[in-house]
Amino acid sequence: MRDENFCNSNCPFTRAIGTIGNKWKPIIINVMGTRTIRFGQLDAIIPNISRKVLTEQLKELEEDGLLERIAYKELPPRVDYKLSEKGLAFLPILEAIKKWQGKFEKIETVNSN
Amino acid sequence: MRDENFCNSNCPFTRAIGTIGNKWKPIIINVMGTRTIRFGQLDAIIPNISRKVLTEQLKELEEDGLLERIAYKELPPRVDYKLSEKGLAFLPILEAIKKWQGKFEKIETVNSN
DNA sequence: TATTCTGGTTACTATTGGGTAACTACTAAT
DNA sequence: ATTAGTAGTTACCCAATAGTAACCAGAATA
Repeated sequence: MRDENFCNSNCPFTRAIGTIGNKWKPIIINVMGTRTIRFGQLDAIIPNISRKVLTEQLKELEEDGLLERIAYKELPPRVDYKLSEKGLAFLPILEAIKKWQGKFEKIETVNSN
Repeated sequence: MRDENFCNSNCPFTRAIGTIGNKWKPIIINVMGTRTIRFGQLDAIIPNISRKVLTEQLKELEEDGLLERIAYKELPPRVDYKLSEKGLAFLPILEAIKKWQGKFEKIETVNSN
């Protein structure tokens, strides 16, 4: 969940960390990328996330304007998610994190599975 | 604390999030910046962090190679912290987050305190 | 002699995060 | 009549996180 103190901070950077500074949100944003994706797909692709937590995180990301939720009035239900302009603008930051990680984590990767 | 599953993931991005994807670490790295800073200063500057948690986070950041801890054999004790090359390389990412936040959070800031 | 200074550590406790399993709605297919 | 399928929600529970307060060393200062 979001940290209320962080989100209400007078410091913009702290507020930003309150918004995206947890373990699941960067993962979710990264998996979504530029595509439109359904709830069930996210649940299947992201390892070890429960539907409960996925629901919570998606709801917060929507509230914070990072993604859009499009629910079709069908049965069985269908819900699409896609990143908003703000969410898309966050993707380059995730790419920078990947580069950073790659640069300083040269060793290993040999016996990883 | 670090998430073991994330840190042992086969996905480098997930490992990166396991390393820096929590609320305190980006804050600490940002406060440190390019300077050398003492434990007590960090404790005083970072709002609402307890010494216990600060100690834990600093220890993990050191283990993950993001910062260096320099303890002087003095009394009363003196310990300096400063970012390593890896930690310094993370600063531009934090700057990008600030820009991103600034771009999409234009409104308000009027009655905030 | 008592206090201050620094960078912690420890024990205890409260709060939160997150996992599991069961359940829902409604239609279509078997 | 039953089952499958989707996107959740709900209740329950356990483990992890973080906060608080007390304590430590050992020299310097009052």
